[in-house]
Amino acid sequence: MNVSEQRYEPEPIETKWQRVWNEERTWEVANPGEPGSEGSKAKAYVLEMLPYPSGEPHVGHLKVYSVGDAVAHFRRRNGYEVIHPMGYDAFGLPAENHAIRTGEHPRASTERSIEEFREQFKRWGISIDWTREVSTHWPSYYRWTQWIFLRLYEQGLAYRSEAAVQWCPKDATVLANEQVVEGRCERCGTLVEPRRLKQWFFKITDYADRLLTDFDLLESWPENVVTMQRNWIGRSEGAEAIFRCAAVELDFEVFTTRPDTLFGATFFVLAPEHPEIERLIEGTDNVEEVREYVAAAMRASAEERGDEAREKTGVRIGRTVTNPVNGEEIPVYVADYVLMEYGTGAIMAVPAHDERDFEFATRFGLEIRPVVEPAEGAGGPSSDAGVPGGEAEDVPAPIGEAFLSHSENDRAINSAEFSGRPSPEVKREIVAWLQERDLGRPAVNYRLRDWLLSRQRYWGCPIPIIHCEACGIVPVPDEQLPVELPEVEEYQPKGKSPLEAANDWVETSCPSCEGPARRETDTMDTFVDSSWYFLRYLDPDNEERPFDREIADHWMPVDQYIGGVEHAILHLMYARFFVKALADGGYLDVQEPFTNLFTQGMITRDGAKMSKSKGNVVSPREYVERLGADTARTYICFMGPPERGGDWVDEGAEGVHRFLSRLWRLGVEVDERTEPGAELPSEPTGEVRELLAKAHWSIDKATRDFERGFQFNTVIAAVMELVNEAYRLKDGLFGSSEGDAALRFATATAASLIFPFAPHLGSEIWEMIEGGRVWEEPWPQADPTLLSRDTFTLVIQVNGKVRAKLEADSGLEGEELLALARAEEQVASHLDDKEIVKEIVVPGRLVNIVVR
RNA sequence: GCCGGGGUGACGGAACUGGUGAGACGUGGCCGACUUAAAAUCGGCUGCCCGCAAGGGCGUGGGGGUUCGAAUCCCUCCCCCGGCACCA
Repeated sequence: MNVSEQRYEPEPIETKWQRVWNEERTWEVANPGEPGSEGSKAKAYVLEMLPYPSGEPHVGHLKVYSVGDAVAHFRRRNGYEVIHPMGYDAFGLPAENHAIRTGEHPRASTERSIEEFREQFKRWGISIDWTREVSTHWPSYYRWTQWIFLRLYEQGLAYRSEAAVQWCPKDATVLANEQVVEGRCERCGTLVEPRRLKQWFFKITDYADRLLTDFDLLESWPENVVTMQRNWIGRSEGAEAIFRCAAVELDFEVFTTRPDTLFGATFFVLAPEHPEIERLIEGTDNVEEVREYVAAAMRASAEERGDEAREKTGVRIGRTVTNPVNGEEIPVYVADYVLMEYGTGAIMAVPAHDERDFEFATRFGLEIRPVVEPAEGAGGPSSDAGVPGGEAEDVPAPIGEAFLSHSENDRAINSAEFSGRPSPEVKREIVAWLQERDLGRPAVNYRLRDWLLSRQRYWGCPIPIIHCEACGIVPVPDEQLPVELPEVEEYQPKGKSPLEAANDWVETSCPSCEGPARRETDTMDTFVDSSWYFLRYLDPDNEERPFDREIADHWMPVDQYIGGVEHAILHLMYARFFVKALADGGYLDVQEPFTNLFTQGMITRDGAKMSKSKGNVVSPREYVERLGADTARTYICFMGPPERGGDWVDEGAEGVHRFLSRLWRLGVEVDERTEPGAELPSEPTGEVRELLAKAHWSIDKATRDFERGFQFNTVIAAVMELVNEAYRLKDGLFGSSEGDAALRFATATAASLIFPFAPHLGSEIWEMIEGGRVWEEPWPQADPTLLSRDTFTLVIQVNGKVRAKLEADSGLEGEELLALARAEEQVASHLDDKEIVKEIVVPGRLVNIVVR
């Protein structure tokens, strides 16, 4: 038969191997102690972020799981026992909003999607241990979410409190700070409103320092993710100082990172939300003006208030407070540039050394008193640009960049006994001075606030708490878990949780006093569900505990975590917090869940984010049906470095399909025209050696690029080169036993190397040529004798310009290479009657002769 | 404004710790073979400019520097993407 007419048809090949993996349970791994556990192997936990099941999987899913699967396969074949599970983040708003629109129960639509996702993942041939599958909406899962909530409650890490919270009027629920982006609901884009409500919080702020210092325990996290979390936690060191208002006998604490500027505090500002304003204004002359200002500030949206470009506003309260360092009475203002959420909601204003205070002081004609002298010349040429001479027109001298910025070399001025001393010392000394007099102390402040976890929504994990008139807050006893989500008719949120309507469920008795009581009707933020799922995978059927400690200690931490950057702060920080809290409770050994993190970039189409309205959505299902899963997966990995994202181009996908077809036809032809068992020569020569050298070069290149990280595009390119080389040489090699053996080796090697990306085709060709299962084979090793060449291309430069090239023996060095170089005609002609200044020889590479 | 990432052919992207004449691999384009024809397949060419050619000149965002030698190191400027942003 004419082999060139063999067509690569992925469908039957892919179906065949998927059946094998399914029937033989190839990717299942046993826990330690169970039969089948391979205790002798090192473990590797490879995990991709679990999907939110909605509709069907999109290209983003295809990408994460293709990338993760390549990692999993590579690790397995390098001797690791790899655990690679899958699950679903099933609770959440989209399903509930769908229910509001259609009346269909969120469980029904969600479970339909889950089936679709599962079927697609299997169709893609992802190597998942399906026995470990979980979904966060299963009572058998959320029972343990509730259990963990109760343990955190016992540890003092979950509490209920009234707080100013961010309320999304459209979704009719409160949001975590992390879910508010530029003053808008992250999900629907509606402007959020402030509200005071009683809500449940996790005390993540207790872990602020550990969340920062434990970055040291991580091996490889993208720098930008670490930076984003650092900024989010926002640790600042400084001091608290007490400013007393004698008239109303109130002490106001302020936080500052610049205690060295205390002598420059010329006024004092409170945030409009500050709880003591009413007490302060009582009996003063402009009560009404202050009240009006406060009311206006409350009405203003976060967006309006956050606008930095806006002019500073504020009003004076007819009171003064005492500056603790010099006893000076300074006026008090209310201004909305001071935020209640950060620090104490009150600041000492040092206009000479703070831009915002400077702006405010300029506007209101307040004193600007420099107390720090910039280091001379320290700031470089820019620092004195137009400042000290007083030539600046309407800016009150001597303020400028030099005063606002500050450096280690600054000195205090106008600061009583501290004057003349270097700023860093003054900082410490003033704080010590305050502390001795009980007027202040060193302090650390964080931008991070506690995690608000209550949601006034239906489709989530119920908070396992009972409110008793007599006993107050009573945790649901463990043996009554799970608190199952009741059925309701109406999902529409009305500012209260839809669960309120489930009377039979809400009304209960107190576990403590047995009196009448009501259940908590809020549900948990879905980020709670996903903060521990990677632990449940390890022991998914445990009915005693969320997971067995020994099992968790065996598999944890996750060696490679893969997902989108959009979770850089939220999910990744919450999961870190949960793991630390669980470790503190004695349930777990590790301090960090994810040792290595990889964040993949987004795939676009025609340069734009895919969306239904643009009509540029790539459907993985369609491509997999048309070109096969192997092509879709390999193309995704070939597009470019996966962290960068890329543009989906149909021709590109077809190019990869063409390559896989070439490999397939090579396999068929080699299988038909050669006999198994042909021996490779021990000292290959000629074209046999060329092909073998290329094969070993590909092994070496692919292995190094795999180990370097996620350079999958160049791994695949190396296999393409090998296949191209086989095509170039095959007609000369068929027929001789050495040639046959070389072709068989090259083809099997290509199959073996492409397997992590195209597992079906890789398996099929390997079986054809070598027999057996490629995934049971160790990752191939390059033969160093075939990597080294006995000659190399010597490049000869004169004055850095290449003048000649020649093949030279690899052993040659120094003088020998120079002699060769000088003998070249092209070189000699450039050396004529010139003086040789210098000769550089890089053995194995080049010779450069410098002449004058 | 601050913090990260990036700027290389028509396009996606290669290039080990500065060392081949940068551009692997793929896409696209051009040419050829096979074919009645097309598709598929196989082979060749493809950074830009001048030249019939041999050959020469220019090229990794712009400018400057270090070096025998720079896409790679340093300074400076410009542009793009992502994050944070009145955080005291």
